[in-house]
Amino acid sequence: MMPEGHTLHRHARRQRRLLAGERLAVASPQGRFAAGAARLDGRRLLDVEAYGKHLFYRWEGDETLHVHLGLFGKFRTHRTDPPPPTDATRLSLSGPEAVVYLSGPTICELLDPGDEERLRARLGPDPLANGTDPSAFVESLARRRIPIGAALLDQKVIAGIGNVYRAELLFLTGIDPARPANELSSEEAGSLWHLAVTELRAGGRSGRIVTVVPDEVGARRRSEIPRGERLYVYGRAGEPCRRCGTPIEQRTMAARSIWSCPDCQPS
DNA sequence: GGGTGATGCTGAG
DNA sequence: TCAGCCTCACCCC
Repeated sequence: MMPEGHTLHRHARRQRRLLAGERLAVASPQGRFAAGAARLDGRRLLDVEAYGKHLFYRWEGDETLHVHLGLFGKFRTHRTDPPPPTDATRLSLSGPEAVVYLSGPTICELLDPGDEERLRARLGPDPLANGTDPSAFVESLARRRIPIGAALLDQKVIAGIGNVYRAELLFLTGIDPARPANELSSEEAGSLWHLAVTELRAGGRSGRIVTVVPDEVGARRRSEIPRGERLYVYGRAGEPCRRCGTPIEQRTMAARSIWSCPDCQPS
């Protein structure tokens, strides 16, 4: 349950591996995507791509299915013995190797020509996309006076960052969330981008968000860090900073809570 | 069993 | 800025 960009890229890889190339039975047990499912039923799925928090399914016959999980959306993948879908299953994709159920998405729709282009125009660079360089992100920050904590949630500035990563990336770079985006140095902006690439990749590999450096909690690997010790600041209001012991602060920024260490992220 | 909040986003005001 | 939407896991009784 962590739909930031790394999760979507992970889903895309997994579903591409399990379903692409196959003719799939497509249904909408819940009924809210019935017409779209009927249109796709029996077609061959060609590819699954992720960009930011969006998924695009390419089908033979030039159809594109667009899925956005929003806050609540969830995929369940069954390699064997799939349970029956529930009345919350918006979409089911059934192939010879696996069955994928989707529940609770904000978006599950077929795209018309031009829709995808318009959608992509609203998205900034994705740190998980191949060959993306930091310049678009750095220049975008330089044009904005909004706090960096707000800018990181703006999908037009950087696509795929969510509320956990925005707080953690700012801690890791030692940047106060309230600082105006255009007042960051280009070094700071660059290191935010590079950390986003590194951290989202790591999250995509493991399937969970672990930003804490293992040494600092007496572990040898990130995968050994117990639940509850994997993040520096997210959700830790009032608890001591893992680096300096100062109580973590919570405030609201871009209508969401953000946490930071006033000592490690000085204004 | 009910209440709540959550890793998101949009559109109305 | 804020309500609304989608679903589920978790907490407390």
